[in-house]
Amino acid sequence: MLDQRLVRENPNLIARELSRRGVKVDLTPLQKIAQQQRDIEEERSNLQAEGNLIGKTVGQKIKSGIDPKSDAIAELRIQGNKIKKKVSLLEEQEKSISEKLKEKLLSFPNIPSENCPDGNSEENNQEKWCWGNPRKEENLLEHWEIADRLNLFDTERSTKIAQSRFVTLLNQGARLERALINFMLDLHTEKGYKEVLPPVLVNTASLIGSGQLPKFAEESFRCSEDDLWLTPTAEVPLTSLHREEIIPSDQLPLRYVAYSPCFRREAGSYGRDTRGLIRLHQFNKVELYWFVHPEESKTAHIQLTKDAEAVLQKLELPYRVIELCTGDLGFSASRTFDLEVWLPGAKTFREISSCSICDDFQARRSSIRVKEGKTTRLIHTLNGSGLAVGRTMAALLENGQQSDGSIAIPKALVPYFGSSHLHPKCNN
RNA sequence: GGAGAGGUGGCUGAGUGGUCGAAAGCGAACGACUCGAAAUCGUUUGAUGGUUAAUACUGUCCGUGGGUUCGAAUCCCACCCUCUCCGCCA
Repeated sequence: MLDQRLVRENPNLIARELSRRGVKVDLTPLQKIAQQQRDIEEERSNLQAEGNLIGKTVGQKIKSGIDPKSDAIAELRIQGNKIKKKVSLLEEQEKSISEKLKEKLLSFPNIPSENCPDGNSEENNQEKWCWGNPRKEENLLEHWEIADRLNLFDTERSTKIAQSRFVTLLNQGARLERALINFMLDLHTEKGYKEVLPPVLVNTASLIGSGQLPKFAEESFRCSEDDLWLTPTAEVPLTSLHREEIIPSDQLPLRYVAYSPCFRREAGSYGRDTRGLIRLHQFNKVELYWFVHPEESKTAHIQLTKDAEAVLQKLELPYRVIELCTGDLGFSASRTFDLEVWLPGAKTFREISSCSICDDFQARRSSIRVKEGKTTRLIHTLNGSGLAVGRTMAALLENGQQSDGSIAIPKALVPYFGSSHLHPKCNN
């Protein structure tokens, strides 16, 4: 959420910055509303002060022995009633204006960082650096073809259980998924991340807090009878872990790692990535999340990205780092590095992690602050996948292909998986 | 699902109509004592909005939303949440 004060005092700055994202808004009407809200608030609070004084006076007089039924007190009561009527009228106006204002404020995306390159689409994203040597042989299979041969998962039967875009992992496939989750959690906790296993049903306030609502309601699954939603990413429960808290500064940074299944409706992606593990309504993800002091968030962002990269490096998966341009930024982010893993079968790089800094955007929505001397200050939040598990499996399968049809498991994963290869023969 | 209890500041917890943002304790900060620390003593210590150059002034907040009243943490109504016991259950 944007700062209400900034809307009042510097709406041009907001309009300019949002236009970098391709969001064209005229903020003058909103500024007017904000101004109006403040004017009414002032008038109302002055009246309330007057009313409070009358209340106190009556109390004092009665205490000092004046007859409650005397004319003097009756006069005060009449005055009090007059004020009350005025106040409730103003309150009504103020309420509807504040609601309008809040609704608008919640619908604006974050202001991009000054470091975020300008651009209006994917094409303006910048490649920052690469790691590893991508395999470029011609005859490599795509991951679902491999999975078919090795009997690692079943998508067709999953439609009996649920719908399309769900997967049921089988045999070594299920085992590999489990190994990956454990491997990732261990890797991050060894670096000092605190492990969290949050609820996957989250309430509306949590989704507003991290920025999924009110704008992206159609992306999440909802349990409408309970004010609960299936979490689209662990970023949501992790943000709410400290919602409406003031964190002592010596506790920062707080670094969390959480495994969670993630649920997305993938509205508007009909026909895209219909095969395999790339785009599902339910997938597993290990998420990294930082609460940091505002002064330290920029360096933290680099570190978070490195921590996500470490997973790919340990798994010996070639990847590149892409900095998103302003036009491609997510709603809450002010700057984002995407990690894209190389899929030699599909002959393409695929997003496997998105490492974002949100500045105080989520902190303001969620009211998460740090004590600084006598006052408080909004903290900064960062998040990144470390990593999306299903896509990691896809990458492992495609990158590990051997000429004999087996799949080599990276050394770091062997202790978790329990075997150095996936063999077509030992698949059941 | 049934029965009961309860939601007050960072925490524990008092407060059942009148200067109550709220006792007390704990915690925290500062000071004194000390070579230093502990203990002790003293002082300070909620959040958020507005006006202001600032001192300062002022609004709101006792789960949430309504209502009664000149005045509500306190009374009334609705809702939400938490806890305990019973039932069911991984």
